[in-house]
Amino acid sequence: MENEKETKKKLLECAMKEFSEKGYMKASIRNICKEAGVTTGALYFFFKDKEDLFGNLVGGPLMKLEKLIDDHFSEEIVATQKVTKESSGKGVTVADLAAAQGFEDDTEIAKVVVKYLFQEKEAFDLLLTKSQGSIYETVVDKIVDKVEDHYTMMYVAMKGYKSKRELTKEDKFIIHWMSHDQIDIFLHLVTHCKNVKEAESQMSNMMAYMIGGWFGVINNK
Amino acid sequence: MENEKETKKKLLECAMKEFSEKGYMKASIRNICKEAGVTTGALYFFFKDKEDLFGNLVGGPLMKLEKLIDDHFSEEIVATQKVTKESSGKGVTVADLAAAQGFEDDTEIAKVVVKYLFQEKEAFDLLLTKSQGSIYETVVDKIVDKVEDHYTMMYVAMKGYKSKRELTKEDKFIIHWMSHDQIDIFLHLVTHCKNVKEAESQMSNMMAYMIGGWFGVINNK
Amino acid sequence: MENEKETKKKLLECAMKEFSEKGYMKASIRNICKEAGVTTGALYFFFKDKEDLFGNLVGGPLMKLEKLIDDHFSEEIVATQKVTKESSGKGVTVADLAAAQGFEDDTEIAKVVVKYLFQEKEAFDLLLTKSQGSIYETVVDKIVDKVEDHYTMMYVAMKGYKSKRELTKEDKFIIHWMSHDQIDIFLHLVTHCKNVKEAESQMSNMMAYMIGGWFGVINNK
Amino acid sequence: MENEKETKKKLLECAMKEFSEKGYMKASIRNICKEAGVTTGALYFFFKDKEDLFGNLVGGPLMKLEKLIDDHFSEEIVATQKVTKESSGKGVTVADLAAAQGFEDDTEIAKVVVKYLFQEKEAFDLLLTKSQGSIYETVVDKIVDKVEDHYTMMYVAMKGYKSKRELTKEDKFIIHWMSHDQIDIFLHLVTHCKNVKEAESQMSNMMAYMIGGWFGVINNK
DNA sequence: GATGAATGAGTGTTCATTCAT
DNA sequence: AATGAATGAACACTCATTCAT
Repeated sequence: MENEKETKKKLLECAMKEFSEKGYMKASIRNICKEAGVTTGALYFFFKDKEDLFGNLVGGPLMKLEKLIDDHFSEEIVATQKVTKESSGKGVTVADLAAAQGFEDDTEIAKVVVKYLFQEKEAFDLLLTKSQGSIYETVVDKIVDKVEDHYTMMYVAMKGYKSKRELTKEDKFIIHWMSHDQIDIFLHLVTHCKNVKEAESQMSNMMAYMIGGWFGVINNK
Repeated sequence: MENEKETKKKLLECAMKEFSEKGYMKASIRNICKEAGVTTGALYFFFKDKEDLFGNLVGGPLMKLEKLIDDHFSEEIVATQKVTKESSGKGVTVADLAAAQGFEDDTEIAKVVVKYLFQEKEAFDLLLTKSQGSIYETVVDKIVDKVEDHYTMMYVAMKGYKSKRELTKEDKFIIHWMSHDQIDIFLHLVTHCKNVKEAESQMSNMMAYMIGGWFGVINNK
Repeated sequence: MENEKETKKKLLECAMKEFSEKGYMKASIRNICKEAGVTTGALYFFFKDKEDLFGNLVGGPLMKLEKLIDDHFSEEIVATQKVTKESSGKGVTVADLAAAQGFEDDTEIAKVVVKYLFQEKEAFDLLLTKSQGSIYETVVDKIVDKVEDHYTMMYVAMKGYKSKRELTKEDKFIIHWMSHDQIDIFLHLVTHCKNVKEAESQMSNMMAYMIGGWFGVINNK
Repeated sequence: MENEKETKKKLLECAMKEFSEKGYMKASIRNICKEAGVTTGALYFFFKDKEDLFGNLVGGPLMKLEKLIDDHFSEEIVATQKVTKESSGKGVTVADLAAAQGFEDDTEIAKVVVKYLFQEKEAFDLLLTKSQGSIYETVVDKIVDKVEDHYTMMYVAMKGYKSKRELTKEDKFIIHWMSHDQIDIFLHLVTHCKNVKEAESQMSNMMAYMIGGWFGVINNK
């Protein structure tokens, strides 16, 4: 119980290697077992099937990440709503929000997220870039969806809309893009930086880019 | 040449359908042939192998796209360099560039690119989202690389650097990201819009986002 | 087209042997191919899957048999009904039926059935005794069901019932048994006789047994 | 001995369920153990192998049944032989036998057999309809063989033969069939009736059928 | 008594590709 | 230009069974 079983551990290591090199679909169960020095039967003692094996590598980290995001954004929603209420009547100006809290919090929490991504760097590499063919292949879209609700509220507030019903088709499209891009920033950091230190040193620019982008959109036309 | 061989045409149509539905790896040669109503042997008369078949669908459009990008950016490079020289000494301000030419051109040419992407929408859908497992799986990265040189010069100019040698690691990193993101904008438009008209109506915001992002980065710290 | 493809023929022969020796479930596709001197891929060119291979051996004969039975019993139904009408009022006596047509026809047609069973002896051996695990495993029950309707009418007539509604639970049970047993007679002949000649020489007793059984039941109590 | 080991009992229950649902071959040892909440190793402590497990379910009942049949028919043999001797010279008439003892005893003892079959209904269901692939798959034939000797003597007596040597090939064939059918009657009752009461209410017709069949055969030609 | 781990041989099936005709 | 046939290697997965602890 204390030290995870030798064989299972070996299997997981070799699976990580195989999935990383070849991606989910091209990865071969037989290869993983050969590398681990056991028969395929042994693998199937520990894991239900290929999907389960992959899930053992990425499932845990993913769940924790989702919790992190959920927590992050429920806090922020509260913050944004606070601003909205205080300055109601005149409409929230960009300056209000930025000065107040919005992106400052974002940057702070982004650091937490990136830190966690790097704690499980290998797993997230797998999950985000090698999961095609597995049940996780749409995981990025799902995370984007999670974020989108939050960003919709933020956008409504910044535009000075009174309700979500004022959103045009164009508004919705750009919100989706910006949500998507926010996630891509994380993905980019975790796949292009060696370690969390390096990632943190790039984050300032990344956030500046994103915030600049938001300003550009909000003030457009 | 005029009426492309019936069989080859049918085969290409069915291959397009199969690759689109299942992606390169999961697509089955046998299925394509069955759908086209010929034997696998027939397919191998026209195409060397699976890779070649895929290449016949996406290769042409890709080459033309690359040419488009090459032309676009070589022109722009000239333009940017012009600005740089004229205002040398004081450093180029963002206003200079924007007012002058940089992003105005960008927006103009982006429209051309997007228009072309939609002319061959199916092919680019395939190429950009269904090519995993084929030799084209890194095509996005390659296009990014193409764009990166151009953006590096632009960045150097905007930062007021005298040469590329002044670029820090952080500079290079954010340039890579912004290049990447520019391509992602195209990719996003082609995969999320039904037709070129819809794409064009979203482009204003997209470019505003990107330009805003650049401003944010250039003025950071 | 004229002479069935060598390989397919060989494959069918070897499949027949393997299925006969081991039954459907224990039969090994690989064994069949090895015996036939081809790779498993070759088999899957000719047959969709194991079930299809088995179906190619027993499906045709089965369909013809079902047709034979359908024809047989629709004729007989007419005959029985004729008798019923002629002697209506007094109730049909056993003698009437036997003297008239009922079992004489049965015996005659039984010969036709048995003759056909022997024409495809191997296939029916497979179908009736080696199909467990395949979709044909309940084939005997289905044939029994087919026969049962016919025998129900015959039974009603012989008992002098005015309608099927007079049948008791006990009646229904014994009708099912006698239907079942009729089929078992065929099955027994085809599995215990070397050839049709031998089977025919046993049929007289078999039919005598069955007819005697019917008399026993009808006159019971 | 009193309270059979909990685990073994559980294992036997689950095995009964699994074998009943899937038949011997498709039944999975792993499934049985999973259902019983133990590991496969535990099963192999109590049972040598799959065959042994199956044997533990059906072996006991089978032995008792065989004893029952042996006893039944050795008694009867004596009775039949008595009749033969008494009426020697004229040949035994069917009426003699029936009136005397033969089938009356049969019916009486058949009730005993059926009663026992129902006492161990589950086991006999398994044995008679789900044993394909196990060493018990030919158990019906073996029981038939047991019965056949007895019926041979009975047949000899009824035909008025002086010895078994007078039996023709046809005689032997129909004797085998009638022995087989007798067993099938039991099998049918145990697989088609819910309980012994229902079975007993059907037995009258079943025996009438069989006896009628015998008469038909004996008087044939 | 029972576990957890592992074996080794096997399953049916699919694949891209080849090639004589 | 295309067919029909065949290859050979690979696939994920399941099986009954064993055994040290």
